Amino acid sequence: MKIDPKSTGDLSTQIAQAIRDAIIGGDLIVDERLPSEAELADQFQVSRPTVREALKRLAAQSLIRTQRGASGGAFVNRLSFQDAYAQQVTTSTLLLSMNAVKFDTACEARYALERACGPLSAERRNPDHLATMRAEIHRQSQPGLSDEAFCASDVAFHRALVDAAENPVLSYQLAGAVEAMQPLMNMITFTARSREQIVAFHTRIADALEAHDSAAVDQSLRELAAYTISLADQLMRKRKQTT
Amino acid sequence: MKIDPKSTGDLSTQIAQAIRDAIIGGDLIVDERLPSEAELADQFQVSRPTVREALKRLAAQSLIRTQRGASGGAFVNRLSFQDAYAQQVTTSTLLLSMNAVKFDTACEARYALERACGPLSAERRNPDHLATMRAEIHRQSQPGLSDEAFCASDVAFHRALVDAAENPVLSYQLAGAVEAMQPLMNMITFTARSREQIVAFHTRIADALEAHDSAAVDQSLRELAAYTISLADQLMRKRKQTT
DNA sequence: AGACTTTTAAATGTCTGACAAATGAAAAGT
DNA sequence: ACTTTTCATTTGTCAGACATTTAAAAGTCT
Repeated sequence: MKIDPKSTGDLSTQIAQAIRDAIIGGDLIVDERLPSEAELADQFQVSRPTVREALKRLAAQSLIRTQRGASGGAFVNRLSFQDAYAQQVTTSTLLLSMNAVKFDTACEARYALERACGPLSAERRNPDHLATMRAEIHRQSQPGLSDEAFCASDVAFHRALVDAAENPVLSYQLAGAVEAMQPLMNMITFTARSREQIVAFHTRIADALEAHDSAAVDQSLRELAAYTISLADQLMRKRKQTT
Repeated sequence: MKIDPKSTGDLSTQIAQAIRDAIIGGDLIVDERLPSEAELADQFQVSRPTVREALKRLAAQSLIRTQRGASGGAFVNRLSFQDAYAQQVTTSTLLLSMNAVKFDTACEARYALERACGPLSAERRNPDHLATMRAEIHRQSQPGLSDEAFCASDVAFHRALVDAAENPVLSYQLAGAVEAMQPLMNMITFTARSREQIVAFHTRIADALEAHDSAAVDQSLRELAAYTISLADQLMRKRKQTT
């Protein structure tokens, strides 16, 4: 594990990269303890603060975890689906909020991805998934629900739909797409969206899943996507009239 | 921008989170300059190394960039699709390599996602996309190509297929799935995979895209997925016999 | 001998102070 | 007016120190 002397950038960047490469390359395995900060400083011929900056970079990516005390240190972290999921949601949210992505584009991407797991979900959904979806539908039907809670329930419903595909990789990939879209969705939720309409769509989807009817799931998702986009269009036109 | 005094964890973690929240919450906008390290240290009542560790955490997530010299400092970074893409590939690769994901699961996820953008790609593909795909097919047909180069070309082909959907959000989401799968794919590439077969599949896909034939694209991708999984099965059986 | 308490050593977390290097802007010189 | 020099600001890096946490070792009592 060595740093390239002619490499560019800060020392802490180079050291972080060297350790990252060692982890990805399998030279450091999960739960293995890294040398102590003092040893790393010796090894890389830098000071301890520099080593620490490198370690913090890795910690920010959940590649390592640190523990204080005797027999403590930095350990290679097993990246869990949950960690990866959280990172993806953060990244996707920032990406969408900072790059003025058109609503149509985001919406199209989201429903295209969601429809990708429709057939699998229709095949593999189990009673637990159905129960979760029914529960969320019931919650969405309650009149006293706040807009934020309705949105959260909406996300939970679609999450259950994705999870029903029983494919953790798919769930992970879609998590960011579905959850990062929530802020964008809010834009229209608080104005035009009809809760009855959404609940009706969700009920159709749940029914189709229960019946293992893949085509019906796909059709419902298509229509839900179309409905969502039409709402956004309406809003756009209304805004143009106002200004 | 303040840290919660009763919050848990390291100071650098808390400070990083406070700044992250400020960025996500819109209190710090893109390209805005953060206070200097000395000022942040004053503000949060910590030392400069602690502030620096927090900033390195954020830099690791591409949330900020730093510049030395007068009128330098840390600036809020516009998270580009490219940055997000790179992060996703890293995360996905680690996730798959550390969690013993079954090949079938990963493969299923990959092709389900890829098929999701098939109809869009069939509709919107332009001559550039087709040219890229034809070029990669041509490269894959050359006898002298190394296994690594064949794999890279394979990834480039599928990347072009995804990009043809002309939806950057979709491209970003799929990038991780396609590229992170490469190491897993290599597992079978170097043994059982028939290049002629793969090239034939790719040609069929490119032809279908050129003809705007969405159904044919989907069918080709289905068969390619089935072929890939069958190869993995073969390999598994062979391994069982050996041991 | 075994269970409990105390001590100790190792490691991370944090601080202070300092210097090096880069860089843009102001000041000086032509 | 233009070029060069100087300078202040800011990040990058270093050295050394102390605080805090933690597990293991040593000691002590029953």
